[in-house]
Amino acid sequence: MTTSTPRPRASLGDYRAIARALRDEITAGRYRPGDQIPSERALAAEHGAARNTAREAIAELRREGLVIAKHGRGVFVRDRPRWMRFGRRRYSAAMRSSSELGPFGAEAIAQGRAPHVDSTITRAEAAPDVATRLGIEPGAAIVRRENWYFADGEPVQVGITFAPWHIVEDTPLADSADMGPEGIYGQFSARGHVITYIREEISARMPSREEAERMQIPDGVPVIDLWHTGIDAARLPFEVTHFVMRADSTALDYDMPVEEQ
Amino acid sequence: MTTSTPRPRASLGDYRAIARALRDEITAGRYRPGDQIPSERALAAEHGAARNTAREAIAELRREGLVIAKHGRGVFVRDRPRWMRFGRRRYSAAMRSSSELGPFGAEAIAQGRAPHVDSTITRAEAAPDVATRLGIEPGAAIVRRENWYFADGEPVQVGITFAPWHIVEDTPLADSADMGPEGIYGQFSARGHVITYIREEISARMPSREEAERMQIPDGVPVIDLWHTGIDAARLPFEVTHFVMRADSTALDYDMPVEEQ
DNA sequence: CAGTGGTCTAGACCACTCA
DNA sequence: GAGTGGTCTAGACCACTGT
Repeated sequence: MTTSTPRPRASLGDYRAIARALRDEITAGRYRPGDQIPSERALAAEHGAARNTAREAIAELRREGLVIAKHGRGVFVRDRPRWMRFGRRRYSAAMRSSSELGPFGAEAIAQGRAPHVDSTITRAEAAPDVATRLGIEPGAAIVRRENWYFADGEPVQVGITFAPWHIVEDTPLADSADMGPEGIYGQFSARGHVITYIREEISARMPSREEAERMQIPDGVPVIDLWHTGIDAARLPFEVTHFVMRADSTALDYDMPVEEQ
Repeated sequence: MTTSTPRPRASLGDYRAIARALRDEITAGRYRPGDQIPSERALAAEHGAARNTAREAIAELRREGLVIAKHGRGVFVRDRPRWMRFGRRRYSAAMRSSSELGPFGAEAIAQGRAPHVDSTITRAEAAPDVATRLGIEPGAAIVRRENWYFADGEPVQVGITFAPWHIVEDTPLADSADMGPEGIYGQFSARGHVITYIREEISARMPSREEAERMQIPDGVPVIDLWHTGIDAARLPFEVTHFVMRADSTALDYDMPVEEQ
């Protein structure tokens, strides 16, 4: 386990050179989306380097989101899925009445993907994050509706909706996944809260390990972290939803007037 | 250079266990933002593992954005900076007239950070991305204004603004960094284009290596990729800006009515 | 089964920081 | 100069995938 010969510096052989060579071949189209790139052992031999050095080059491309490794199979150029776009129109009355699918389902269908939603509904107490946005006291009773959104069986976003209990009491909002033909905003509307304004607070970050596992997010893919607040005609917030979305399959698209109102 | 003894599997010694132990200590507050965590060599000794194994554990925390390595100094729990928030108000007339700093400068000052902008202005031809959004032919003459925005000397975002040459011709927009007291939208306004609506297309991704180097973005930090289109009262786009922002120091905050107009 | 990526060892030298 | 992270070697065994 001792070493003696001063290992010859590989000609250009550091991992950055290997990574750059691969990156160039990918961006030049020499390897196309879905293609397999050479194995770690092949790259090492080709560049006269140790396998770990080739591996480090691949790790860099993974961090950049360019390739994806599949255990026992190989490393492949990432095949970017088509994007699902969401914006303010998903909250419009026209959207509500024109589709029984809800905005997620409609967008998925438009992209040729099969939508599916899993819901878990519980009663809870408002955390500070939620209470501040709803304008209620921390600890106040709320409903918590956790929805997982799938496209072609793959989870692409999760949204957790919170609303004051006194609004949802004795309505399907409190305990049912079935929101009827007008969707969740139809239910709020029936309780006197017509969604009129929205506030969207957007940031991006890397997923936690738990999020990466539950949403099957590969290396090098961040998430969009979005707090959405639904506001009624009286300018009062009545509903808050915290979305976490895979950034490689989701984009947001808003248009709006610049001035107030 | 050969090995013989079947290396004893470290008790729990795989890198995930080391990473989890560190992650737990960080989230529990045992290590606080800015604190240094044990060195790779110390972690390896503590867990009876090779240094590379401890190093892999640290690599995982770096990918998650939890820690940041400083060459020759150590590995530190990341200290999240205060966030700069941008929304539709940065385009309002009130914002234009109330500040000589522009929206970036105003937000930076509000966050207690010193703003600074570097500009490079050239004449160019419209790429397809730009031409589509401006509603002009690809290859048409445009001005290209590249702005780097710094807070406390750190680059936090870059925005490249494109506008048709026939609009900017013979105005400071075509060749000057100085936009006067009303800023860039004051200049467009003087040419008959009052910013009335905006369209914001938002996604997130990992930075390219070049972006990471130029913006000094550490591991585990994504960027927000934002295409902004300025639209005048006649509903015609007159300006497009492509922003790339460090996601760990920037958030977007929009409020808007749900229905058209 | 052969081939792939995943993990690990026990060293080495280099580049950087700081006292 | 001592200590740190950055890079690298030349092996090893494991887990997984395909034929």
